Order: sequence, then structure tokens, then C-alpha cells
Amino acid sequence: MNTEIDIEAGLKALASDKRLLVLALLRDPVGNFPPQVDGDLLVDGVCANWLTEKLAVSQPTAARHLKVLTDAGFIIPTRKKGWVFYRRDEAAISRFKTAIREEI
Amino acid sequence: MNTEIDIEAGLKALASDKRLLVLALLRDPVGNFPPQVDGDLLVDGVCANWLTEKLAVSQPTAARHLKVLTDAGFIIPTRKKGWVFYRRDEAAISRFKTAIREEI
DNA sequence: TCGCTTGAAAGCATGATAGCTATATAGCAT
DNA sequence: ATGCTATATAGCTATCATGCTTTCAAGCGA
Repeated sequence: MNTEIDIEAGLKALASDKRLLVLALLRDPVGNFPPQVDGDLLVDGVCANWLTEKLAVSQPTAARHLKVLTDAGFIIPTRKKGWVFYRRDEAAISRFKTAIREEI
Repeated sequence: MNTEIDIEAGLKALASDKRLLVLALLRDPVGNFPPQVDGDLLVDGVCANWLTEKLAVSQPTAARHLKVLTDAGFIIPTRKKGWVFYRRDEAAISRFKTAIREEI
């Protein structure tokens, strides 16, 4: 089934402490991060740099985790002035939860 | 958080096409498997042998997948007359879904 | 008891994942 | 144009996951 494949991909993307942490941090950008100059915390999301810091891994490693979440559709990148900001895709996350609820 | 760890473990256990297939098959034992002699399909669950066949992998590989799901608490093994029967732990699965809904 | 069958364990090969450092690219600012 | 900063990519290593075959342990039945 098609949906099964999506569920499996989503599960694989989520099955990581680092990536779960990213999603948790992005639930409350204002509470978890300082104000930003070039991108709005709520509208654009959180700067990749700060996420990297919180993940406590190197920049390339963090970038790969963010790419996995982006490819899975759980977060949305916004480029602005040389930075990339990430925010949750709440609609996609909701769809995934519904799929989980119905198919597992 | 403690719950985060549980969620991560559950996600890792589910993030596999074979294991998703096991859970899917066990949703409808009567529809997916022939009648059994030594264990009731609904009460005890489905014989490991038949699950192995459906997974299309070797016996040890299937056994390991079943162990992962068992360790994660998603299925319950019942030994009877030399066979092991597996059924879903619906309560545990529900708890997991709730955790996902609330924490991701 | 003996043999058969089921399931578990051990050992090995392969591929994926996650971490790193080093380097390339891209965009902004001077 | 040049240089600086942020991100992406490449390449390497270590670990983990998944598959296999072979072997062992346990239990049932003749």
C-alpha cells in the first residue's frame, strides 16, 4: 500500500533522539530560543545554527538531521539572508498522526 | 524526559516494513490465517511459523523481528505445546498512539 | 528412549546510519 | 572584487540493523 510506505518513511525519520529533539524544540520557538533579527521565530522558524547548538553535534551532522526531517515533510525550511530557518509543518505532522492512529 | 525515551524506542521498533507487516497481519488473524489446532487465533494469537512464512524471511530473522516487537511491548507471546503464538497488545499500542499524539 | 519439529542462539556478511573533519558553494557586506 | 559567514557536500570511521546458514535446546509423540 502507498500509505504504508509513507508511514514507514515517517517512522524512520522520527526514530532518532536528535530529530525528536528538533521537533520538540520547534514546538515552542519563542520559549526555547532568543529573538532573531533576520527571521521571525514564529513565521520563519528557528535558525539552523541555534538548532545545531542545542543538538550538541557538529554543523554537518545537524544539517543532515534537518534534511531528513525536511525530506520526510515534518519541517519547512525558509532561506533568508544567508540563513535557513526551520519550522514545523503542523499539517503534515497531523496527517502523519492520523495515519498512525488508523493504520497501526 | 522518560516518555521521550519510550517514544523513541517505540518508533525504532515500528520503523521497519517487516514489523509493520506483522502488526497489520495481527489486526485480523482470522482473515489472514487458517484455523489453528493448538492455539486459538484470537485468544492466543498467530503461530510464529505462519508469520515467518508471510514475512518471507528465514526463521531466525522472523524470530528477531518478533522479539523486537515483543520487547517494545507491542505484541504478546504465548507458549503452548511447543509453539509460540503472538497477538497484538492493543492497550500498549493505544498508549503509544496517545503518546505520539501528545508529544510530537 | 528416540526422533522430529519449533524456536533460540551464535557467527558472519552486508548495508544503512550517525558521527567526525575538511572542503566547496552561496550569498551578503564591505 | 574580496572576504566573511552559513550551509551543503564529500569522504572516512564506527556502530547498528538485517539478512543468511548452522547449530543448540526443548518439548512432544510414537
